[in-house]
Amino acid sequence: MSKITSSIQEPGAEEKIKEAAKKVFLAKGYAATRTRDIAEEAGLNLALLNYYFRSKENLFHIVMMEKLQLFFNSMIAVFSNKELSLDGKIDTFVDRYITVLVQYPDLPIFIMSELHQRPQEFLKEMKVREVIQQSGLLQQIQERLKLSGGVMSTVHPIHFIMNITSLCVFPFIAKPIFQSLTGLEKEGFIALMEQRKVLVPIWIKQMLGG
Amino acid sequence: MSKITSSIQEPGAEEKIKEAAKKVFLAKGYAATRTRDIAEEAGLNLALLNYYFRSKENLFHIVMMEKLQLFFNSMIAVFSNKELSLDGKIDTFVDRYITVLVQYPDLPIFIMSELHQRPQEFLKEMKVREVIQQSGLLQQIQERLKLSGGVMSTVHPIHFIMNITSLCVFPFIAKPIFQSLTGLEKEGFIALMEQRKVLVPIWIKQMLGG
DNA sequence: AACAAATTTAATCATTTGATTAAATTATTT
DNA sequence: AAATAATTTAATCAAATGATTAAATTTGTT
Repeated sequence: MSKITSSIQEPGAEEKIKEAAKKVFLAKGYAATRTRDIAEEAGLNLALLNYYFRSKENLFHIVMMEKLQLFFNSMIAVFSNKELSLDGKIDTFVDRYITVLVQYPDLPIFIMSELHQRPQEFLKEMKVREVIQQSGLLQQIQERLKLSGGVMSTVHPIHFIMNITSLCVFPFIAKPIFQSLTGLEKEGFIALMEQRKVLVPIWIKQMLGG
Repeated sequence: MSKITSSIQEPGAEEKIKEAAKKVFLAKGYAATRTRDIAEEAGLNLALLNYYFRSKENLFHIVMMEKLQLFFNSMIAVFSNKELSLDGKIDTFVDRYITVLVQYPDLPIFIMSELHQRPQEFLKEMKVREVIQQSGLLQQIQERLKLSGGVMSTVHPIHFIMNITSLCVFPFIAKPIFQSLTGLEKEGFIALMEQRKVLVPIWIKQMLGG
């Protein structure tokens, strides 16, 4: 008897545990997660977690690095794309990023919460600084600000990175509050986020042009 | 011998424990906090925590409610002030709120993280919905949007509540990332936030007027 | 001062939790 | 098929953790 029942191969124990760990860590965070929760979610014996991953800490490190990639990759891919103008970067970033966040709504609070504990452990491996410096985005913003003149021309470009990420990410972090505020269910909330795909680029360009 | 050494009265054990609990819960979150950490921080015997507060859970509930008040009160006070125009609310809110957040930079990630677990437990007691409905803020936004005409006139006012809170709060939530990104220490980061006290109102008014 | 009430302490309990072990089972190689 | 290696399981360990207890100490009252 082969293990293949249909055309889809069932993942092995190691993969099952990692997927279960992603699910539980993302939902509850490191401190509130019990290794038994992960084993149960995977439908496997608890000892297999240590057999394949040595420790809860080590398994978390692997999961965290993957989630950090997911959180930063689509961001950096757009910001570093030398083909794109500033407006092109804004449009593409907002659309792609909100798409990712709609798919993984728990990702931002997980990342921010775990980075708030142990900030240096993970961020130094990510070299976010170097990537953004080399992307040319900061120069593009500064150039645009100079052109528009006015009050904003002397403002640090980092403010606009803060603005574009804030307007995309924060609604997902404060989702419980905004849902309580509006009375919207999951679908209604997603509808609002879909609207923001077109609204946020408009607002950001207004900020840059003032 | 009186307990009074100088003109300042030392707080009693109950108060010491609550203050220690605020400090530790805020820094580490509920799940990562050990009751022994709180007792040690207070410089008191562990049993006193249960003597005065019955349980970790109960102590947390008290701390969380106080921190929710701190997080929402200055917000609601401004938004509900019938004396203020829309522009007045924007200016006052941003200035006051960033002042609070500079003073308590860990407050937002704590609130968001704990609300993400148990969303209903705390939010239903806060009746955020009713307060915002009665504040008149949503009507003021809608009125302004109509006046300016254009694309934004049909957009839901909640988007602008999201925007103003996002631009103020998110930088504190993503502080480790922005510090890694800029290489700024605590003081440099605060300087950026001080700049945002004047910048955010400008940007928000641009959004409303487009 | 004598007594009662409130507070504080050290010791201890019962569970929970991350991890390990030795035996059992399954898969792979010879 | 036999032997070897890899995987899985149930049982167990040691440490951590929230909570309790009984005794000791301090404070307040008569």
